[in-house]
Amino acid sequence: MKQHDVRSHLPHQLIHDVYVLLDDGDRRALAHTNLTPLEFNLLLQLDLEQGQRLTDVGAKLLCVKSTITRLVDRLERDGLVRRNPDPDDRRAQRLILTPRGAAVRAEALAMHNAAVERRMGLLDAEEQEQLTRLLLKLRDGLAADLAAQQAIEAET
Amino acid sequence: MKQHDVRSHLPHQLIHDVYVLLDDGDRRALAHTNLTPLEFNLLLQLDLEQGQRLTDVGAKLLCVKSTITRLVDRLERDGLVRRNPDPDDRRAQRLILTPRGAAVRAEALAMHNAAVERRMGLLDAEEQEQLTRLLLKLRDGLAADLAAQQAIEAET
DNA sequence: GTATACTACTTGCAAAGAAAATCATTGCAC
DNA sequence: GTGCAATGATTTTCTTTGCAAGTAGTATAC
Repeated sequence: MKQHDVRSHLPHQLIHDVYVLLDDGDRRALAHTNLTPLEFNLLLQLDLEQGQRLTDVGAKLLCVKSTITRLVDRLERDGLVRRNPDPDDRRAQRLILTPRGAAVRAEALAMHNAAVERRMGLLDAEEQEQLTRLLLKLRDGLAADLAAQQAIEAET
Repeated sequence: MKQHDVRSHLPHQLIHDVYVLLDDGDRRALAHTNLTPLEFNLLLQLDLEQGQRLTDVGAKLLCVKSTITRLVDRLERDGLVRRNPDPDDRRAQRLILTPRGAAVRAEALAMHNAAVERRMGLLDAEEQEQLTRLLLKLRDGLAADLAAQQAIEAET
């Protein structure tokens, strides 16, 4: 850091660095199951019985619909999920796990949990709590900021 | 969250969410200058006089060399940077800013700084300090964990 | 000084994701 | 009911990125 060193940049930069490290670790933890973090997160949303619509999943995973379509294409090709027609809306598809998908999900979840525990264990319980509190505040504030920015853009 | 709810998951998840929000904000802040966050970060590394080699920049930006090659292709096409031959090593290229690149960088930096200040200002000075301390500890621990994982992989 | 290993960068290829256009269906106004 | 806007999903196209292979130059071993 040099002439562009503003105090707030340090936490900003650190969040980036920590995110990169965590994401890399997630990939490693999931490598055995051939899932990317995004695929894993999608599986976590699902359920063996009544499924969710693609749009809902997209909203939770913060990505656009076309991304979800492709993602589900892959997972369906690999036999982990299935698209079921929605009985109430013929446009919609309900996503459910196959038994194979549930097994893969369970295995991935176990490895992921172990990895998360190990790495977040670098902070003791109190520190984790502090961190959680600070990040919650930041996240909610940022979400509000984003909404405000979008409102400004919508005007113009 | 349901059956996969492990306590450490909350800060882990929050870091992800905050990262996404910050990254989105960075893109917005830089949108006027037509730079992506990665391009902006590359410009920040550079200097009007003696340049750095692509490999060095890649190490700082945590991406592979081919990514840097193409990134620089774009920036050079747009006239923001120039590849200068390295006098000491004919394989290497030294990257320098053009005057135009320096101007764009200054403008982007101003907007970025303002956006970072505004958004990190959601936390007061003490909170920012706490957050910094926790993230530093986490980052260093994660980096060590990563190195350990890589050592294990190298063995097999 | 020649062979070998290493380094700096580039290129070809494939995967991931986003944006915009499209299609089918639904729901609302009247 | 008919027309029209909104919604759910997909397809097409484009950009960005990583990986692996390739080229050119450097350094080391002998």
